[in-house]
Amino acid sequence: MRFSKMFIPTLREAPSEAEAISHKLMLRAGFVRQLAAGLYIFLPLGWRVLNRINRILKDEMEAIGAQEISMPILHPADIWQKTGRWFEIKEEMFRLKDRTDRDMCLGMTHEEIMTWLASREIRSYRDLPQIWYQIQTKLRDEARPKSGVLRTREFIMKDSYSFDISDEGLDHSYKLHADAYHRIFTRCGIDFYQVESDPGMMGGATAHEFMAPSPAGEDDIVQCGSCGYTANVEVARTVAPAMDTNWDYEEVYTPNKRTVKEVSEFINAEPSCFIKSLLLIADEGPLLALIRGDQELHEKKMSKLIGKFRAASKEEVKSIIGAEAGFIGPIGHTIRILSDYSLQSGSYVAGANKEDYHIKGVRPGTHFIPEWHDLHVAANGEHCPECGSAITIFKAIEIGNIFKLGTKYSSSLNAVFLDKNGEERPIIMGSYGIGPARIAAAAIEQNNDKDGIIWPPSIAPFDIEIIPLNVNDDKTKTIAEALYKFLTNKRIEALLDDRDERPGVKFKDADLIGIPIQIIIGEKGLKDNQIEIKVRRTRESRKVQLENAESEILGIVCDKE
RNA sequence: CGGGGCGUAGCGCAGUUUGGCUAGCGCACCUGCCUUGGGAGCAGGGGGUCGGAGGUUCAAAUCCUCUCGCCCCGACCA
Repeated sequence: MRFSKMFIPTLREAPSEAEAISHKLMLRAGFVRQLAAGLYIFLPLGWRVLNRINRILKDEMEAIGAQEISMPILHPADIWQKTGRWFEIKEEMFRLKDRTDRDMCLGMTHEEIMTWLASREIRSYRDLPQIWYQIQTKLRDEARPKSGVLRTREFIMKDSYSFDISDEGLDHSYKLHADAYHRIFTRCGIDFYQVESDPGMMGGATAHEFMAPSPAGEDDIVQCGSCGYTANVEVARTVAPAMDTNWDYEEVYTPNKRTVKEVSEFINAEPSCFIKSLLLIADEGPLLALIRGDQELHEKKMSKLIGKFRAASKEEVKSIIGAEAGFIGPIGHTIRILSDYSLQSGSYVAGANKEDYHIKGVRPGTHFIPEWHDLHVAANGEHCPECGSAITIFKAIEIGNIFKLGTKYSSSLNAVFLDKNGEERPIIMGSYGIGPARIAAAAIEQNNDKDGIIWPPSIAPFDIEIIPLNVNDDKTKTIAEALYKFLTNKRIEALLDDRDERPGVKFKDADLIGIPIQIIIGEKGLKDNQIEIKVRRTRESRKVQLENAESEILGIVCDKE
């Protein structure tokens, strides 16, 4: 492509609304423009990147036997009603009616429709297994779109679905996808981890996410530096360091000191020496959740144990416990008590269930008997649940996920097959997603410098940028054109900056756009019959003789992946 | 949905507190000259009615009311 013929609206300054690095650079380099909150236009360069990513996705999906299909974005409501998600999902689903007043929705994902298809077409175990995929638009009315293309209301997703006759079959399909995803992200030049994740409303028991470390990410990932345990904090089962406090049991006067912070300062003890007692109201009634003073209650873990719950109001605390909020503790009442494992050792300060008093030296398991569970949010300084080594926590962008669905969708949509014995059984399913735009954003987040983007070669919009410094110089122009023609004939995608701009402008734009290799053709070098090959990432520049230029360039481009 | 911030030319901003002439600056854009190894220079020029509506006032970008939009933090994230 010729730069002069391509729409590449670069900006010297990023629009002020952009915060994330990838967002700023995508805007500045002319890859995207924003239409409205969470709605993005992909300009020629941006669309090229997405297509290159999609090429890799298709390549690797076909390699595991997945078949590409295309499904509608507009869905009839009744299918979503049958699986219940029409009712479970709230404002996040775009809903509308057609002209006959029939309820419809815009697809946020395609489990329902894929399963509907399977239910109509799959009859025998002989038809299985199947893997169907598409690269298709999804619409979600996000509560808060953010960070450019990282979280949008409309986005393209590679989604695939596996259909198997058994759990073993699902395990196999799952593994095929996990392996394919590793190859995909590696080929895309992304630094990533596969982590344990929460299946959430997708249903099923097992799920993993593929996470690209980046400060722009929305997820916190726990990682063990020793055994490799890696998990989203949503599910991470980290172990807090054991406490060795050994106080005698005594009541302490703590006038008007309610919060852990206030009491810990008042009696001069670390927050970790406290039992934080939270009165929760679940469907079954009130119960007490205990975590250590330095911990946060993990609401998702809690929900898994007791279902939906909420914090008790001040009035409820008083009427149920008989003491004001801030002075409640685990001792002396009969309501159900769930405690985090970390309270199994040591003695603690807890509320006395009496106005203005706390109790020091409380030993869980001795002074009261709780149910032991993992209830806290993983934090730095804790230990790996597998090997006990120290863990670290980092931010990451979710670039892909894989779920074992089991029969959640096939059961409700009656997607069944006849097994060898002629018995009807539900199809065992899995679903697997990748966000190409997130790959692009993660690539930028992980590969940039003060001047712009540094694309991994495999997903760069072009392989090479040819930069004739002065297009009014005949020799420069002739050589640039010849090289452009040569590369194009070799099916190497080259961008020729044929604009009549000064060198500085071209250099700045080239660095901003981030094409991995720059060929610089200037009058100075041509005097010695030389042109320059420059690597965007390292800025290393090498002068080569004109007669060797073609073979040198081929050499560099061909080992790009 | 809760909290905070911001809407003035394509982009970045000043002006708003304390109403007052034709609303300003840098970049970008157009024309000409000149220049060509890191966002050149000179000269000339085009473009906004200040997010929108209503109100106060002799007078509103500026004050008041309502409203729309965008960003950030949180909740949420199938």
